[in-house]
Amino acid sequence: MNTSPLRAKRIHFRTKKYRSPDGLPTDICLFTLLSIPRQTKTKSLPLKQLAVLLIKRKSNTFGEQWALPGGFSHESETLDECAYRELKEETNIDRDVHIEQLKTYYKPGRDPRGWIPSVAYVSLVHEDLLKHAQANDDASDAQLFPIEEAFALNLAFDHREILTDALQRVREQMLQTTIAKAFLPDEFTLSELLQVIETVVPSFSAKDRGNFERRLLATTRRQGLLEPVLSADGQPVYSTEFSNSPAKLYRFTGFTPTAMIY
Amino acid sequence: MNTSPLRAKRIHFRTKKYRSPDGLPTDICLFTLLSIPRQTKTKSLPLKQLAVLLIKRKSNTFGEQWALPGGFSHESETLDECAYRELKEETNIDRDVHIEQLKTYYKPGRDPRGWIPSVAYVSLVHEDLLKHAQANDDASDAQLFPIEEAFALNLAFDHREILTDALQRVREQMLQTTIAKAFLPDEFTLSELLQVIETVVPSFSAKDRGNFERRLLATTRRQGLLEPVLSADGQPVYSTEFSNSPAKLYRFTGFTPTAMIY
DNA sequence: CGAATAGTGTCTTTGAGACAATATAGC
DNA sequence: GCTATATTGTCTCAAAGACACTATTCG
Repeated sequence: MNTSPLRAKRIHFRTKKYRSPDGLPTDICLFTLLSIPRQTKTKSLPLKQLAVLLIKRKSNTFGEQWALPGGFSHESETLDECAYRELKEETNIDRDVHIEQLKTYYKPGRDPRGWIPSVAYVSLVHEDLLKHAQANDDASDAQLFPIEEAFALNLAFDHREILTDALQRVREQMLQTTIAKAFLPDEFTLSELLQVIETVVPSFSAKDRGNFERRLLATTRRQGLLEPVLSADGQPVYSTEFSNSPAKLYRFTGFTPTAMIY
Repeated sequence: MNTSPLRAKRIHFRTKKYRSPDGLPTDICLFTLLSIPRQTKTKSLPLKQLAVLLIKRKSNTFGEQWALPGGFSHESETLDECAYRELKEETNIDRDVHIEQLKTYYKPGRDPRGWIPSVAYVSLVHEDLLKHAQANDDASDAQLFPIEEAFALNLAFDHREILTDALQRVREQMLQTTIAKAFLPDEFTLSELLQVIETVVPSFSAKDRGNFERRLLATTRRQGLLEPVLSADGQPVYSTEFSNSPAKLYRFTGFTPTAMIY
């Protein structure tokens, strides 16, 4: 290898020969699943819709734009802390929700205000937590958009690219990890789980509820992914929240089978 | 949601009330697979070893330290361009090698020089490209370490954490994507592919070469992951590089089956 | 023929998927 | 009895994995 360019650059840095970034914001792609009640003759699962949180910006050059919520990080906080802080400021959520660093974006000119990269985060939040927050402030300029609608908007900066990447990441993770739990209560029925997966990843289709059930519960590869919720006397617990026919409740155990292509 | 904190912060930013980061470096975890020839009575596959590139730093406070290669990004370049530039400066590689953003690191005090986050990259490079580069400069302070040895060193900053995350990412990706190709020639035998996977992910074990072969070639789920290399007359091409028994050559097609846990 | 790898055959068990059937409980 | 969901049964075919066997070619 060649002689150390790192050391050379350190000297430059010390003499302040080079500019420094003008700030390091974090931007958050906050996804939630909105429930859309159906009018049916008996109890049924509400439809679900994947939505993302955007805030309105008034730009003097670009007219009305929508942007991912975000804000500048401080020297005294970690990037994760900044993301949590922003989440709290925008949504009033102060819980341990799913939040995950996605990627850092910079290209010359991405922000007209200067040399401003952005550390993008993905957060998955159950709609109940957001409804509570929304009640606090109706005059807010933050709004949830179904993802197709979000992509039809005039988004600020490179936020369309970030949103595209975030959506792709969420879809991958939805199939390869147990992040579905972010959109589910602690105890849920198999229909709820299946619906979450199908809503987030439209290309996923179990087609057959019965086969989905067997795959998840009866195959050794996935043993321990889910466990039935048991009552004090060891009997399975049922829910009739979404159907007259009582449905067994399950929870994630913490074990995740490894997904692989080979 | 509450009233727009982003707008409030923008004003702060414009009045330069807050500090800005002192620089935005990229650091690269460059992995390669080293070949270790075995002395056998007939041709055989060399052993492989996963190694990472580190450079020597002389710190007045910490003594001799090893660090991930890296350097400060410029306003005029993207982060990816910076990573490629650093890669070229350290290894003289100017090819389209596998390079991928991992994560951005910052916590107060991570770099004693100031408010300096780091955008970490992972790069996977075939050893042949590095050998060529190393020949250019023997007095370099850059060196490849087998990963166990790297973890035994006194690494600068939070580079141990970065390396840990990078390794985990590479292992995940090795099983869920076709990045194995970064460590393989364009045309390879099934034994080579299997060896790459087993070396990078020790927990992966096909146990049975025969079954590995059938899985990859005969299952519909993976149809099209690999294709045999064919000569002009449509006959499969064989290699005797690593065995007297000619082995069929394969290449990746570009298709990747989706890995999922459900 | 021995060494080291390549590739096939066979058999068993498990899993995937299609499809059907029955069950539940409120209205 | 109708509705929407829950759950089990059956059958077929695909895939996984264990294990053994043959093939290749150089030295």
